Amino acid sequence: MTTAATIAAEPEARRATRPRADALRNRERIVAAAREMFVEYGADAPLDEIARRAGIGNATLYRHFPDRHALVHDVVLFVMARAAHHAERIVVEEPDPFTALRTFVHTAADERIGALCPMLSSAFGRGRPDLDAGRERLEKAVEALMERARQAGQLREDVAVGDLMVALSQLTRPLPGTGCLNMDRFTHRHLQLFLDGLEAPARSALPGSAATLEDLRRAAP
Amino acid sequence: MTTAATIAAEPEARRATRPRADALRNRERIVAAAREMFVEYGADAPLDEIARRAGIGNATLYRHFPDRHALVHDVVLFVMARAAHHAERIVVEEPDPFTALRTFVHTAADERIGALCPMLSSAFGRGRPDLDAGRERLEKAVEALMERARQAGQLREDVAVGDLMVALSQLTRPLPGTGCLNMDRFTHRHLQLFLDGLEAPARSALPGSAATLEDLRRAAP
Amino acid sequence: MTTAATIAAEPEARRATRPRADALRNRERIVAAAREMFVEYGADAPLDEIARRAGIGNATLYRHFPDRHALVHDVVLFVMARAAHHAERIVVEEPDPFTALRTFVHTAADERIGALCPMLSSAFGRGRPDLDAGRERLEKAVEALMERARQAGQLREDVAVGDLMVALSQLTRPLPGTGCLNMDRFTHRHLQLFLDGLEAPARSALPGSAATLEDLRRAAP
Amino acid sequence: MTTAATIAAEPEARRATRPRADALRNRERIVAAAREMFVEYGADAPLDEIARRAGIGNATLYRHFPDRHALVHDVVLFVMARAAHHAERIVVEEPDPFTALRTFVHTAADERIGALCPMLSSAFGRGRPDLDAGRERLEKAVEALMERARQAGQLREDVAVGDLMVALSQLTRPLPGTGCLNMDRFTHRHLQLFLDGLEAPARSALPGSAATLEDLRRAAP
DNA sequence: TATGAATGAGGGTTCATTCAT
DNA sequence: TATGAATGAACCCTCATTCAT
Repeated sequence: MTTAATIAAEPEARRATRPRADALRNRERIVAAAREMFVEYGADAPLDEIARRAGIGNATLYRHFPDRHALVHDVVLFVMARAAHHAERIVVEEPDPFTALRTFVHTAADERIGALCPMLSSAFGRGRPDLDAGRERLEKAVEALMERARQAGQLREDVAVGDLMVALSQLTRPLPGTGCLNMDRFTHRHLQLFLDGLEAPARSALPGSAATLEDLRRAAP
Repeated sequence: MTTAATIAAEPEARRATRPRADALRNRERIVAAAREMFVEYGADAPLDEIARRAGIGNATLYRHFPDRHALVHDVVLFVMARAAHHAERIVVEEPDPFTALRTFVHTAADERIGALCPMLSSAFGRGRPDLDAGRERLEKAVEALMERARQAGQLREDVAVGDLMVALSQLTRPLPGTGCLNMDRFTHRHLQLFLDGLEAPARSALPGSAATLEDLRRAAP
Repeated sequence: MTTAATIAAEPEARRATRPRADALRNRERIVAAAREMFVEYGADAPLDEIARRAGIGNATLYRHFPDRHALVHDVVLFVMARAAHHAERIVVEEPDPFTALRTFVHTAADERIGALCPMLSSAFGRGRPDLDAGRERLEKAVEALMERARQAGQLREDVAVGDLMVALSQLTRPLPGTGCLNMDRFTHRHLQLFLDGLEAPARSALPGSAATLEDLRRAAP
Repeated sequence: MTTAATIAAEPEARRATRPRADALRNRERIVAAAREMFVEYGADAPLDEIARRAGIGNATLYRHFPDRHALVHDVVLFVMARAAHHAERIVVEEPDPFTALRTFVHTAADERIGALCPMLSSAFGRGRPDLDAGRERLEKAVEALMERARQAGQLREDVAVGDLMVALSQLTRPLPGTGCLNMDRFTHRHLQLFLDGLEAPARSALPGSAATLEDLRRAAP
């Protein structure tokens, strides 16, 4: 039921000719290497190094992704699809609503969802249909998780998807300058604390108003 | 009582000759400009641009700070000193322990303490005495705030300074790629949620163990 | 009488096996596309783009022409053959000798003979028999035009084929940086002025000495 | 009377602070090297090589000229100024009007005025005041030469500055791909022939209409 | 054979840092 | 001392050419 096909986001519009097998493999390797590098060094990671890590020549990377933006685009798509997949799976598998939410958050952290951060930044993918679709899918899946918990009286009423996703992204964001991967044991503590803050009943009034992902995107300059 | 002198961290080891007044003013301008730039553009902000903002020539920057690291160093010192100052002030001024903690967190966010984040990363300031001193002062001040709340039964028992400071840094960290300053209204929501999670009684068990700032530094590779 | 076969220069040494019809068509398409691109963008036009214009894959281009030089070679052959063909035709069709010369010059300009210019440069086609043959045919045809005008007392005595061909190439050469095709209305004015200068009687003494095409080639380093 | 100051075009708007002597020398060296390279290899000459020839580092070139366009700009200004200077000098020194025109043309050729060609290409320096000024000065000087010859009945009536300048540029333009400097002996022949064509009385009717430099610029796409 | 894909070398540009005034 | 200028290393990207299907 949850096959790889369910996870994979269709990266581009349907192609005229089926791409060659090795080219596809390369493309996947590039995205994987890029995700690693983005997680470790941020979205400014040298493309040449990404290519090296993917085990290909630098120009091959440019054949697949005409510029850095296109690569970031695909990485974001990929990570969003993974996260959405997990959310959709967990909502079905985990009977307790708030536990489901907790499980999703920690799972997303392990998936390095912090690499999504560039997505939130200015003018990213304005109106790109695949990005919009991916965002919508993810939002819907997380909203389902949250709504269930809300209905069960386990989640405070004054929070929305945007609140969760941004905090999740920020708290799992890697420290710059080096592959600071061993922060994980701290990260999960912070997430747990944040989740405790999300639980009903609310312990304080929140400033501002609940945010959707779209709100966030619009907030960017 | 809380004069500027109280805030300022002594930037370097004591000098043989007292520096000229304009040199001091330049140094301060550079640090201020650097803090702004780091907040807006990240720790990779071009040094030439920092110099331009400070209204001085680029080489003058190098006279004051032999390399980028030294500049980051002083910015961190400065921000830590500001944050410590606020913590010390608030612990005195605000009678309610948990309210004091909340006030500190939001104040630190407004002070752009997120700019500290890059500095937490790899091997930063190993064994530099002034950094150690600044860290210690900040830790002590925040610990005072937390201990008071803990004593009052308002703060859960299983968290330490490191947990607060890292989450605070991450949640207030600017988004990459642009000076995304208009995230503030969201940021304060996330901080509030996190603080709710810190409140006693604990709503869940935390993984790992409570962390001091020193622990964090050691975690970096 | 003047069929396509008369125009076409035999592109390579005779092949062992007659090439397939589609291969021949591809070859022709490539040369045509290359000529267009050279005229529009200069001799540095990207080969991939030439292939795209020819409607074939890039590797196919390399199957026909092992490197850029080989392609330039054939384009030069082609253009020379066209020009020679026109000269041969005009010398027969136009009764007035100097009018014939004028007609040839303007016709060659419309044929974009200026694209030949890059090919006159350094060490081009040293001793390639087909190039030598093409050059000889062109030279003979133009010389025929000139000699007739000379005999009629319409062309000054102190000019030779090289003088005409180089000036013709230079004056019709496209401006760099863009396919500046709308210079044509100026180009024909300049050619006309140059032709007026060629008319007998000579209005001035020329420096240097009359040049053949071969002289020009030898002049190249 | 004709000091160096008369020749030099003021390259930029007046600077706030007087530039350092060595920087000025470097700037001049760069322009000189660029002119040479443009003449030899065309306007696509590698900037790194230009820097090498000027005896400076590549980044220094970028300090003086933010991009290739800016460098071409200054080279064109320089060459235009030199040519204008010569025209202004010759019109005074040479009593015979048409001889003056001939002298100017050959002198300009020796000055490598063919490097001006990029100036004519698309969208070059639209509305830059210094370029416009340079162009105007040159045009006025050449027009003076031509008008004098026209008044004396030595120059045909149906030609204008643009006709002369473009033909002059094209005929003296270096062959691409190599420093084909030894074409000179041919170049002067072609110029001489072209000048003969300019002499009154006109030997033929010209197509199109007389062109100013401004017409040419507008003709570019 | 024809092709899409891969590649390495090279050019343009930026930036941290050093030099010379 | 403060500064503008210089520098080389590193990055992004393109393109001629080769490889593998």
